This record gives sequence, structure tokens and C-alpha cells, in this order.
Amino acid sequence: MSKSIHPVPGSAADRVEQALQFLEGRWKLLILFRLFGGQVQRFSELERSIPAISQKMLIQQLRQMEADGIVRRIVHHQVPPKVEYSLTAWGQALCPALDALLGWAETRPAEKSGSAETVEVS
Amino acid sequence: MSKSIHPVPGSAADRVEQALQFLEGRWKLLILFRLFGGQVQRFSELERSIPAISQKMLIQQLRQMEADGIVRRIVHHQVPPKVEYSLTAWGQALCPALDALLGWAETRPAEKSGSAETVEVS
DNA sequence: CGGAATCCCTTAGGATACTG
DNA sequence: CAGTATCCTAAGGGATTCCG
Repeated sequence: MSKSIHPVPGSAADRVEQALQFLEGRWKLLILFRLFGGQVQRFSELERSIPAISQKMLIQQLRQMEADGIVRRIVHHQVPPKVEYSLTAWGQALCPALDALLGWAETRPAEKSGSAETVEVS
Repeated sequence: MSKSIHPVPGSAADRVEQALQFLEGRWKLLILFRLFGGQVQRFSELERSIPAISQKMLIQQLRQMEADGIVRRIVHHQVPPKVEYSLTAWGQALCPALDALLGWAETRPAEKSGSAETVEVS
């Protein structure tokens, strides 16, 4: 991350890389898919629906996505506390793009065993 | 990576997560974009066009993508050795999906400074 | 309930040197 | 030229404990 951010957009690779950064981390997609369709979830609901995740990771990924403008956080000041998470409009707009990626992944041809993809030329 | 591959596809999140794994690593996109459009590049050409990458990372990412069926490797048995890399048909098919992601990223609204996205409710 | 803080381990990845 | 091998550091991420 020694690269400074130029106003000039740089290569397409740079921009896609930046886009993928919004999705990096092992858990963001899991969280995202529980929020698609306008679903509103409490912290503890997300925690329970993704048993393998630790609170640290859950809060960390949520915070990042919130900072990125993907997730909205609503705090209800009451006891006990209640915090709800949902997607922003931009976050919802991610869905089709993920579908495109999903579609691509599904067209993956079966690999011919043994030869990988290397071609030997004499 | 402790998850076995089921014939049953699992959730959409799982499948997108798997798709993104093909692109994980700081360098794959940089490499990919130098191969899009049917370009054929030698190892040393890739190395020179991405100055910041180490040989270790270059070969590692290439090998992974080769194993994933994204990249094709052609070895010319001669001295000095010559190895060329190019995209498979499936690898080329990634381009539109990345464009979709790129398009999404570009629609990102400017964040209102200070408030992040948290909403406080009394 | 919804976090923050701390500790610790594992992994990604860089630098360098060597080989067919 | 196109890799391998080794070492080492930094970051990712889990478990646990504490707080408003």
C-alpha cells in the first residue's frame, strides 16, 4: 500500500483492484448476502447467522463497509442497546455485479486432470 | 480453506466467495490486465511491466491462475528457456464481469464528511 | 447488547541467493 | 531466462476479557 492516490484514475487494473478492496476479507460477502434485498439485521442476528465469525471480525468488517458507504448503521439509544445494519442504495447496487462474477465462475470448464494448463513445445 | 467442495452448490455467498478467491492476491489483477485481449507475454516481460512485483509472487500468482484454468502456460524447450503466458477462453471471459464491478465502483457516492453512515435514534 | 482492548498464532508476501 | 529455496517481517484474524 505504498501507492499514493492520484486524481488521475490510473489503469483499469488499479480501479478494479480498488473495487475489490471493498469486498476483501473473508466475511464481507457472507454479511452482504444477509443484507441484500433490503434486509435489516441486528448485530446479534448477524453474529448468530454466521456462527464461524468472531465478534472482532464482524464489527471490523461492518465498520469498513460502513466507512466505504456500503452499509448503514442505525443505533437505537435504549437499554439494552440495539444496533441495526442494512445496505445503502449503493450497497444494494453491488448485487448485479456479484451476479456477473458468479455467472462467470459457473462457466468454469472442468480441468483435464494431470496436465494442468501447461503446454510443452519442443 | 478447510471447506470441502460439495456438489451441492451451497449459498450464493459461498459461490461468489469462491469466485473472488480466483482473484485474491495483490497482483493477479495487474497480471490479468496485461493478458486481456489475447496478449501473450513472456515471464520476463510480465516481470518488467510490473516493477514492484517479486519473482516469487509473479510465479506464485501465475501458477495459481494456471491451476484455476485462467492462464495458459506455454514452455518452449530451448536455450535460453522461453515461457509464454496467455489467458484461456475462460480467463478472457472474466473481463466483462470485472467491468461490471468497475462500473459499480464508479457509481460510489461521495461520503458526507463527519457522519460516516451511522444514524443515531433516541 | 454491542462493542473495545489485549494477546497470540498463522499466513501472505518481500529480499536474497542459487540452479537447470 | 525462468524459475527454486530459504529466511524473515508484517498483516490478518481467533480467543479472551472488560466496559457503557
